[in-house]
Order: sequence, then structure tokens, then C-alpha cells
Amino acid sequence: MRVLIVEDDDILRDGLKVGLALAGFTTDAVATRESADAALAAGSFDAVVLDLMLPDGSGTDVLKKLRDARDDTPVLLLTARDTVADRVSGLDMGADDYLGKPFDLDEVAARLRALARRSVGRSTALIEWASIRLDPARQSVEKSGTPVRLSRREYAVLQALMSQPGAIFSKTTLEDKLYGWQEEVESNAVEVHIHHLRNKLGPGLIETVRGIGYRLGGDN
Amino acid sequence: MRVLIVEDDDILRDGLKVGLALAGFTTDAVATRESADAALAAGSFDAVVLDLMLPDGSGTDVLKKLRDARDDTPVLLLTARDTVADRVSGLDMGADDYLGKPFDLDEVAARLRALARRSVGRSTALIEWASIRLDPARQSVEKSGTPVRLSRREYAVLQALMSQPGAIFSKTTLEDKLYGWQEEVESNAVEVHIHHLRNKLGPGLIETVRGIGYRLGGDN
DNA sequence: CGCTACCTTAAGGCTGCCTTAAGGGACGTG
DNA sequence: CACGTCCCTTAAGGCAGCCTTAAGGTAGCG
Repeated sequence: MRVLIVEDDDILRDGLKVGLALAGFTTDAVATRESADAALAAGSFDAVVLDLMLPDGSGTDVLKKLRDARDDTPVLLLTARDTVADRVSGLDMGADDYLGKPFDLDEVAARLRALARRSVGRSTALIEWASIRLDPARQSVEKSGTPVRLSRREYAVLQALMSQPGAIFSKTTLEDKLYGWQEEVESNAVEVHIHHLRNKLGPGLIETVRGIGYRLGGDN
Repeated sequence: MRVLIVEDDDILRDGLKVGLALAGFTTDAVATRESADAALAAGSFDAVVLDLMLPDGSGTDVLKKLRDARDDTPVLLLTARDTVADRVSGLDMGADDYLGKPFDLDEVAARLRALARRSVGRSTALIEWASIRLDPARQSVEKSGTPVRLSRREYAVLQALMSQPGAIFSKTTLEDKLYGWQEEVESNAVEVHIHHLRNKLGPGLIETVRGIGYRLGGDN
């Protein structure tokens, strides 16, 4: 779950970055309209947290540009001006949700989870596949009812795979979901995490599609 | 856009009905949990506006029942208790959005539009021919419903053939689809892959057109 | 009957993945 | 502040599966 944060206030931006990281999101943060456009054009995000007031323009411009490019990435608007008219116009402009400042970090995280969930066409908050159950809100995983301790990276890999059971994720795609720009990885880290996941969750769950990537498959 | 309103307060319910009608929605309104369950089981709605406090139970029960039935209809929760904890739990329970009372009708309408917008789309482009089904998104192939494991090259050959069922593909054309311009192949690799495909998918599917190439043909 | 195009099979090489282990950083604890 | 723990990354070696190649066999076509 990779999220782009667009917020010019340094303190708020860092707060969001830290808070969402704690909630299990991978984050990239920018402060200007221009860099937001660039980031959105370059990387693929699962959601965007977008401040309306930016130094070099309005967040609505970013939103409009995104939608004009037929990009459906869920967008959560943040704004100080919290009037109903603002909300309505923001939502009708293509935003998916709206929060007025001051906001609560837990609520931002919950709304992002709801948006991401809906964007892949799923309704329930729990994700289940074979004997595995994953709870995004609690960042917890169970196998056949017994809890399994996963590290953060392991959890992130599993969540990505379970977001679309059966779909194939290339190693590059998984890296994109695990790491922001800063922290680029130049190795087989994903392979190692997959290996640890297989140890903890049993064989047969994560299939290798040689030359292409990984996916959830079979059962057991 | 057909919306189900679940709200026990008569005044609020009528207000929602009128307001949403003015905003262009078709509405059905019920007042109890039981009738909400019945309405959801019977009709198909594009969205649900759901009050949490109902005379004969909680709105969360309705929500849970809906999601357990694998119904993805977007749900907008309404509630008087507007604490952050409530919102977070509501969203993580499978609701798509959340509004505290008092709310503004325009905002309800805008949020419903945002929900409905997101819930459409997502079509899978399967290619089918005879008893073979190919899913480009998953890079998977089924024969008569049972999955068939193909290697990357084999899959590439089959996808090429199925992209235009019945059309003839020369070996050169197929090679072009399999290999970049860099890596030239000087052998009968394509023939071998065709052979493996026939083994896995059965005879009769891939026809040889002597001197010209291959194509999908016949059936079975 | 000979030629050509294609089929079939098997073997070798190579790419990509798995596995393991070591080093370093973050975090908590004494 | 030092120490221990956990986790994450990096790197190296080994293994397996796939792809290609090549050689011999078979069917179509004159």
C-alpha cells in the first residue's frame, strides 16, 4: 500500500508520513503542485492524500489533471476550509473522500483503507484466501485461526498479494509497493521475504510464475 | 442510480428521500433492520445510505450481512455518535464512507456520486476459443475449466494465436512476437513450443497450414 | 520416389529462483 | 550510553526448469 502525500505544511506532512507509516503504508511526500504532478505521472500509487492549498496552485488542479489522464487512483482531499460547498465541489470533481482539518491520523488511515479496498472491488475489510486471513486495520494475519507473527516487510508483501488473489505481481511491482523513492533496493530482498513468508505460512500458498512474478495460488 | 435509504427517524428519512430525489437519485426508503435486509436481498441498488441506530438492531448488522453475502454495493454510514473511533470501526467493517449527523443533503448526494463512480468498471477481458480460456491479466489458461500450466514461451505463442482466432501466423511472425530484434533465433524453437502446446491443450486446436504457418482451428 | 516442411525427442546450457548466512541499522532495555 | 535483539538488506552458491539446438523420423506434394 503505497500512498502519495501532497501537503505543503512541513509539520503536517511529516506527521502524516510518520502516522501512515505506523499504520502500515509506504509513503512518498511532496510539497508542491508541480512535484505532485511529476510524482503521479511517474510512480504508481494506491492512493493519494491531497491538500487543497498548495504554494504553486490548487490541489484541485492536481486532481483534475489526474482524472483527465484517466487515472482512477483514489484521492482523499484534505482542507482547512471545511464548508459543505467545498466538500461537494471536491467530491464532484473526482475526489473519493474528503477530510477537514484538523484530522485524526487513525481516521485518515481508515479512510485510505476503505478507498484502497473499494478500488480493487472488494467490500469486506478482512481479506481471506485459503486458510489465511489478513486484517488490514490491525495489520494482523491468521492461518487457520491461529495468529502468525509477520515482520513489516513480510506483511506488506502478503497484503499486496492478497489484495488481488490469483493475480500475478512482478518483483518490480512488489518493490514499488514496499519502498518509496528514497529507499531504492538493489537486490533480491523480495525473494528473501517471499521465502520467509513461505516458511511461516506453509508451502503451496505463494506460487512462483517463473520469469514473471508471484501470486497466491492453490490452497492448503 | 437507485439508492436504498435505511433510517428510522421519519423526518430524516423523508428529508433524505426528497433531497436525493432532487439530486437525481431514485430512492427506496425503509425504517427497520429487517426490512433493510429484505430490500437488499430482493432488489439491486447502486448504493445504500445506512443509519447505525435502528429500532430492531444495529446498522452494522445490516452491513455485515450484506458483506457476508459477497454484496459489494457501496454503503454510506450515517450516525449520531460521531467519534473518530466510531468512524474508524465503521470503515474497517466494510463501509465505504461515513457521515456524522447533522449532515448536509448536498454532501450526501456528492458522496453517493463518488461511491457510485468508483464502483463501476473493472471488466476482465478474457479471450475464449473452443474449450480454451485465456486471461491476459493473470497470464493463465484454462481448458474446459481446469487450469493448464504453460511456460512463458508457450503462453506467448498461445496468446498470439488467440489474439486473432482463425488467422494464420507464420513462424517468422510468431518469432517476432516471442523475441526482440536483438535475439535472433536460428532453429525450430517455435515448432517445439507448438508441439508442447498441442501436448498440453490437446490435438485439433492448433492447425498446421503447410508452407505458411499455424492457426487456431476446429474445436475441442 | 524424392524433396520439402514439419514433427518428435533428447540433451546441454543458461537464466532465474531458492537458500543460507553475514553485516548493519533501528529500537528497546538495562 | 552501552548492549542486546530483531529485522532488513546484501551477497554468493547451488539447483531446477525452461529454452534452444540438433538430429532423425514422418507426412504431404510434386
